[in-house]
Amino acid sequence: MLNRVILIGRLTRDPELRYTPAGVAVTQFTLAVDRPFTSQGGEREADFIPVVTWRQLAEACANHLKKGHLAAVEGRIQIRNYENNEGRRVYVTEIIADNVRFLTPQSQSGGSSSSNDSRPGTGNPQNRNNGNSRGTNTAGDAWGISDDDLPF
Amino acid sequence: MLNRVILIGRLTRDPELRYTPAGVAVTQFTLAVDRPFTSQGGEREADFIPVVTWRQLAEACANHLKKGHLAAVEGRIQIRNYENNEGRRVYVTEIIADNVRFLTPQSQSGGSSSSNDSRPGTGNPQNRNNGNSRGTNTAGDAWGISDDDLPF
Amino acid sequence: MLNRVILIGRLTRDPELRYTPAGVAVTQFTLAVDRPFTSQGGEREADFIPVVTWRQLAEACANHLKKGHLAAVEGRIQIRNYENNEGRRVYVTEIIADNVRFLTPQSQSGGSSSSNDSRPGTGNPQNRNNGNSRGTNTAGDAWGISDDDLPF
Amino acid sequence: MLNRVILIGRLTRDPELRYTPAGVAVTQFTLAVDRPFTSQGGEREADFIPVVTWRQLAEACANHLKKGHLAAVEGRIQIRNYENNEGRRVYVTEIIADNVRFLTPQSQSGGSSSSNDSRPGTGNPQNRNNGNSRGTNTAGDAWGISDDDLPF
DNA sequence: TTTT
DNA sequence: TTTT
Repeated sequence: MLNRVILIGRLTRDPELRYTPAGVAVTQFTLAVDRPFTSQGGEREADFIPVVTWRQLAEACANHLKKGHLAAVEGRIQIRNYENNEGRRVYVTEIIADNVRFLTPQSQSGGSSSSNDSRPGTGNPQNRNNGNSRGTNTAGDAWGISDDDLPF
Repeated sequence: MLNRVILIGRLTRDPELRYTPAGVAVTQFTLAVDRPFTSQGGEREADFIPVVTWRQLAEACANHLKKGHLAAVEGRIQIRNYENNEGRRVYVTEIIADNVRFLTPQSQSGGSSSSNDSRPGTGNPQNRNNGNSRGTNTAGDAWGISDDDLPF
Repeated sequence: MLNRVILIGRLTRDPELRYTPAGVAVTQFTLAVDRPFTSQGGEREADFIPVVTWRQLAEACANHLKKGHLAAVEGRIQIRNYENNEGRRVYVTEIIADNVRFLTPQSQSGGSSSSNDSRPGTGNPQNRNNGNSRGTNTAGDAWGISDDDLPF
Repeated sequence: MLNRVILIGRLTRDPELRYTPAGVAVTQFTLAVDRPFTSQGGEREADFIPVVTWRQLAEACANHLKKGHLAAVEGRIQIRNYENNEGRRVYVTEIIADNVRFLTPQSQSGGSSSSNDSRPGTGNPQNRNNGNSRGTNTAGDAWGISDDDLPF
């Protein structure tokens, strides 16, 4: 009924922009978020949290974020499942972001972006990439993401 | 650097209270959180999000929450990993709660609980269960949770 | 750059639905939110936080919420100012909600509502109330709210 | 029952560190938080939100934050009231922060701070300033803040 | 009264 | 598998 997440952390790699078969932009990146308290046993001290963004926000993230950048992400937790190439059901917990703030100062950019997309089918043509220009080999299904996973 | 989650949903089962080998109370439950928008393709319409609570909060949750109850949970996302019985590294994404509100009216209870524990070792004796009275067979390692996972 | 509030509390009175001169629905209510810790000096133990909702969400709140009901509110803090009848500038801090969950079980209702409005001018005709049917005397300016305060 | 705020914005001035009569550190600053959408009527485009921090967190903020710095603040909304010098009851809405992240890179500093204080009276001697060394003229009552307002 |  |  209510599902809200806010994270601040650093990108572990450059974000990856892909397109679903229907030509919708998706980007994925991972945020390293330091834990509040240092573990006594020398355990890991950050969580590596996968983030997914769609449409304009996906394109803004792909354009402005780089490995090591600091970002604030607002969204919701989603658990997606798909069948991997060994026929095994895999569960993936991700943050579906609807707002990303770019906290590392940039040379040529405005600094932040937020998603206010209508629901799919409502139009919003500047989000609808033709996709064909990219070929199906770059389609989002490499991560098991498909058009069925479109949120909002 | 910042990691905050707020959820409202319903318990899919009664919570399970266990004790680590050192006798610290942990309870786990899963919240079914309805997605904001209904999927077009007939996909799942809720996320089932695992929640972990520790110490007094664990005991309060075990005492007051039941399957089907509505609860609000505040905490942070944590990704824990352990080796399963097939020698495979398993990653588990959970919410480590520090505040739980009981939203289903109760007969005999106050209604909510929040954690203000000191860090481990600071004392706080009313949290330290002897544990021996329960035996190691009920210890939290059934979920792969150990004393190393103690937060705060 | 980021401004997010989540509250759970009880309505201190029935919500008040009004319409701006342009016929846009607004409702206001106040949430009593218990403080986490009880004050030693016998001070107040709840905060009374004003909430504003617009359009469909305003109408859903007016229809489903009553004095004493429990509700979860998600939104942002906004500080509005207007000149009062003594010519004095008054500052009002309110939560502009975009998501309200009705946590008191209802007889005839779905239970919750969330706002996904487009920005003003984008269309969304079912939100645009004619307003003329209500007359200007019920217009929102009784609280100093005007069409200039329309968010989203 | 639940009251959570997360803000990212810039300090409008250097933070002000004071001490209550009992010698507890308090600092206040104001965050300018840009609104998500630009107003059509040329209205204000940021909210100026007052933030209060206590004890170690107050001292960390005073040491590390400056006018113009970017900061993330986590806390709760509180409405305080006091009688001003004209005998009028004044209501002040503030964020009582329990976690502040310093997002402007610093020369000599760690970068962020979070409060895990015990409740008043529990001890925590490094927070208890003698106060007498400062004199009552710098005490927090300049803002109408007193020891009665101590949170946590 | 305000920040970039 | 990971960021500063």
